[in-house]
Amino acid sequence: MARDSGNDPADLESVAKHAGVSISTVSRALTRPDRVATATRERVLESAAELGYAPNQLARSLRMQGSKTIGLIISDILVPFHAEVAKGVEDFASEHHYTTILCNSSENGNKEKQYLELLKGFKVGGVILEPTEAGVATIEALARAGTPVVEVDRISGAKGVRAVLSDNVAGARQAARYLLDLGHSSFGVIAGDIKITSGRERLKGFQDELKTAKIKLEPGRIRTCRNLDESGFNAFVEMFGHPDPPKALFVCNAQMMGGVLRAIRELGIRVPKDLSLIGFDDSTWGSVVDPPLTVIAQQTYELGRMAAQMILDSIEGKKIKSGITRLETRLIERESCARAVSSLRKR
Amino acid sequence: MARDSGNDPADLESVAKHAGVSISTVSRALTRPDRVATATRERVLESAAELGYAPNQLARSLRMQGSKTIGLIISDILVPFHAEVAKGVEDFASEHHYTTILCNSSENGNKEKQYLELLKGFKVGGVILEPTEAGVATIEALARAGTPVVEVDRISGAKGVRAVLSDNVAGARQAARYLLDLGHSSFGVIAGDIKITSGRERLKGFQDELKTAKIKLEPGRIRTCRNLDESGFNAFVEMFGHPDPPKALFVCNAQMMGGVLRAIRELGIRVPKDLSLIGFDDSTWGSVVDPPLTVIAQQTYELGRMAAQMILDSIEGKKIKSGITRLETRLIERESCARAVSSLRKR
DNA sequence: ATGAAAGCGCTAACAG
DNA sequence: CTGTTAGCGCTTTCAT
Repeated sequence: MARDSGNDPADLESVAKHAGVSISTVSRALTRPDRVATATRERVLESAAELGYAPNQLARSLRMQGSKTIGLIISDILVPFHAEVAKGVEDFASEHHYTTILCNSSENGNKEKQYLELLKGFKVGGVILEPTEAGVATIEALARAGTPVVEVDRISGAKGVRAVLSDNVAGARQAARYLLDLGHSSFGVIAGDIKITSGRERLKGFQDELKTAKIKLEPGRIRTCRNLDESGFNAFVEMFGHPDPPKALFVCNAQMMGGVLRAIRELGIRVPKDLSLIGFDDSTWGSVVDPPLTVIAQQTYELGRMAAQMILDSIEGKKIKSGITRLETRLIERESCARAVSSLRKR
Repeated sequence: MARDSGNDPADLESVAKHAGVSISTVSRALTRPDRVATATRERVLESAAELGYAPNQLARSLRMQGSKTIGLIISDILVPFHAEVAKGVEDFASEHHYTTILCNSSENGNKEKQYLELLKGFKVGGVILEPTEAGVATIEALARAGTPVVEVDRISGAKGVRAVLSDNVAGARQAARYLLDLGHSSFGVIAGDIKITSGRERLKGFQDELKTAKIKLEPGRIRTCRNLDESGFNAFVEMFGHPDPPKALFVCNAQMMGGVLRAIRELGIRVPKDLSLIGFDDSTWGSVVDPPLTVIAQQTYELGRMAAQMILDSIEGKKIKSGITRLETRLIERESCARAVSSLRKR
């Protein structure tokens, strides 16, 4: 049957010849089935199948001035949070017959710019990205040139660009409130990268809620660092190297939490007895470690899907709400936090 | 496919006008700087920059009959192993100025076929994929049509397609040998999906090595299931619901290990006292859980890079070795396995 | 060293 | 309902 056995991929012309019709009839039969006689259509479709015809997307897109393609720039695909965002985007897009070009910026502004340029050249219908601050100008330029842009997880500050984010401030307040309600009064935060909005917002939210209880974090109780396992480890070791370490610790993302957990083991600290631990962002192993982690969970997958939805809506010219969309976080109570014991009676 | 609301992107013609030269001179100045007078070149480059010209990759690729693009079909981007493979591919490709189109097949043969079709239409220079069995015919067709194809992590059985995989058999043997050397004689395997070559190979390797010691696994001691956290959980609960459970357990991938760990906690089994546990595939949390996991680690990132390298080499017509490339695994000894206490030998 | 012109494969008028 | 034709933006002979 398939006698395209070797080489040149079938194009419209070869299908046309095979079916004994013109090139444009084939095109129509394929993309506008209703505008062609049933009999013809069937013959064409058959020929196409027989020759293993696959439309040349390049030519199609060139002609159509765009393609059903979106660009996605993820800051680090190795981090499960980001991978899940990516999957959300990809799933939604693919359900709507859009293809996603995935790029990994590695949190590097230059790579980000480069990819933005490239995606532009590919005439993608829109771009979703987890931006770095370095990209603002490029992002704005792209948006101004008419390409829909949506930021996920954080915002670059670029004007006229929509965004989908977790409600980091509220989430972090939730964490603080939970600890406060447990009677805690001695806090620490491993805050992560405050060059990224999510990092800043989580720190701020936590502090805000503590203020409510007239508690102010001393500088030594706040550690900012890169969003890495190792940074979490180091930050923890430093903070707990001091004579009077906190009794309740908020760790602002799952990557750092990994390092914190290792440090905790190495230092022989007992959770939640010696230390109550709460994280931001759940992870598959959050319920596997001992004790299972209490965390502020994000709607990670949904973040991706929603970003994709916003992009597709605006590509297809639908009414779209502008500005920033915040997705709620949720407290998952497991076993890493305990009620504070009064220091008077204990010890 | 929405039309620009902003100003039309600069094309060759507008740059040409601006620089007062012909379209083809601009093209040359941009892609073949040496074939144009220095003065002209400079003028052109200047104009291009001024107009914010970005080459239309679609047109370029159409004309060139191909683009510096490769397709990558990952079976499940949410699984860190696969994400890391993807990163390996993307990194290598991007270092060599290739763009990667990432697709997520969700282990679904139909989606896989669909993506293969699409990538073909994009005239990608090559395709890297983690295949399902369902795809064999499509994969072969693609390869036969002249597109370089490389399979990663597993093989579909398609003829004439190269592959990069871990040496699963040797790795699983390593696991068994390690346990054997620890004096164990009562084994269990949670094998995962044996429709996937990696699953089959790991099971086989483990059994092979046991045979060396004249040990044969009873059916109740082998559990095949899907590669999911939950499947691991269920498999474990079943296996350990029986009166005489194994003393040493091999879990064939990290996803299932998560579930196994949860089950272990729920059942109150002590590792490694009651049970020695060894996994296949390391993960970031392997050293975070209690006790830290002894595992057979794969060269995950390298798997991706190597696949990318093979694809680029064959795209660029370099000499390439055909067939299957196996990457060695490595035993990472942590604390989840103990010497068997039972009867005979103590060393 | 530069320009004119011919397509790459496709879609969309515009005819018939 | 179907065929003819004109490009989409680019690279590349082939002239000049």
